[in-house]
Amino acid sequence: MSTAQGARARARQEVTAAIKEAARRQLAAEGAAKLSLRAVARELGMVSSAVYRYFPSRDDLLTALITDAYDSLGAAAEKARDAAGDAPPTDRWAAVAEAVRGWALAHPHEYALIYGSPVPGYSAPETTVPAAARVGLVFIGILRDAHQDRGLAEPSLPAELRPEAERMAADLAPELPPQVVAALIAAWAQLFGLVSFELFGQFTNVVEDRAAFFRHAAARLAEGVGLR
Amino acid sequence: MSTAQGARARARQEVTAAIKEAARRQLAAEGAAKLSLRAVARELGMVSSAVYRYFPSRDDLLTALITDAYDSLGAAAEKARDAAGDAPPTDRWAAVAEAVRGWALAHPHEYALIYGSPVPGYSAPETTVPAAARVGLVFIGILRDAHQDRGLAEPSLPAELRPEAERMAADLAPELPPQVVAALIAAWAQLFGLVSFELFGQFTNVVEDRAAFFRHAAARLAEGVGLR
DNA sequence: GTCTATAACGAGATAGAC
DNA sequence: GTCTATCTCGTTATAGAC
Repeated sequence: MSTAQGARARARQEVTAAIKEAARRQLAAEGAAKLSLRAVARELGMVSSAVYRYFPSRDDLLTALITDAYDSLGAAAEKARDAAGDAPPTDRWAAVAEAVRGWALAHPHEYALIYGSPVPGYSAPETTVPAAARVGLVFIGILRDAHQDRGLAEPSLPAELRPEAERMAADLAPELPPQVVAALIAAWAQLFGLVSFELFGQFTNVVEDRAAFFRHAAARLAEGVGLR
Repeated sequence: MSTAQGARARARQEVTAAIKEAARRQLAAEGAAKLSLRAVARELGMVSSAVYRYFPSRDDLLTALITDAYDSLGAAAEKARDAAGDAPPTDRWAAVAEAVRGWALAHPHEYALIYGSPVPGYSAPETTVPAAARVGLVFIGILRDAHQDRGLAEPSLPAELRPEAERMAADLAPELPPQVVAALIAAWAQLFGLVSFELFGQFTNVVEDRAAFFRHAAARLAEGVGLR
């Protein structure tokens, strides 16, 4: 009985994976806006109603793809952090930043799905938050270590932003100085700005050696959050 | 005769504008991927083939929307620069940055069109380059003035990036030191990273006072390019 | 010459009956 | 789960009004 259930569960997982894989192919070919359960079903030789046994709606399939993308990026960042071992924090920062860029270049359509234009008519549920937070937590961890071990330079912060920074720090990283947390959020957005510009074509005819350019910009961002 | 031509030309311009307006509405409602000439024609009470007198293809209509969006943003940036008069360069930088953010918040779908995910199956022609360059040129102008008047701090630059920076400077702003140009390109991408994160929802539950947060981050970016 | 309208093609999506 | 009738789309050919 448990064997039967195990087989059933395994089969279900395999079909679920196949559906998501086909959906990702569609994402690449047509974009998230045109993702359709019917097309996915057709590609798998299933009938559209059968797909609804696995994903109750198109939006649920989209949500699964988004969560998977965030998790995949988060895993890549964590792997880079772990591979950097106990290297100096600036090196670990650089390694994770490179991993983010590398993942984005390897998965451009999934990157566009999570960091590009919102999908019209779709709003991501709160369910996606933990997966989305993973990359950010990796950066926070590096700063936390640096803060304990070697100390961090504390970035400047105007009085106007003090309450906001304290709120953010309380929410995200109570162990870090509020100035550092505020600077980190900004650096986080800016880092992804670099990746998005490269991926979305804004660097065409502007930046040629993009790897070197990104490496340097990411290193300067590390300085900006107080790493040294 | 010239009156008749003028009337015809005016009529043509009006229809062209109406088509683009309807297309922008569709952009907001359905996204660029689903922009359809037929739906635009229907909304205007035209027949689809008539639209082809104004735009030879769907992609040409998209290109026109993209160019218009870049021009609209560029005009907003230029207006902010002009309104800032001869204020100190850091203030002018801040004014233009605010204008970029303000334009993006006021035109989220057009922002997504030009700085968000690429439209599947569409590749922007070279024609869009001049319009796309306008915002960047405003920032370059501010730095040029600052360089002449007060001098700029020269950002650091690793030897590895020296050739790239010199190439970029030669292409974009020969009158500026290569280090400044390289830093400016990075700041440009990072500034739009901040705007994109806010607009695309990454700051949800993270940053509350987004105006103040942006203001401070933009000011720090100005420091990063050497303004003081 | 400039425009609009009709009709059609091939391809694909969709809704509903069965 | 299958089939069909009816939509959508981009695009073109053609004909006629101004």
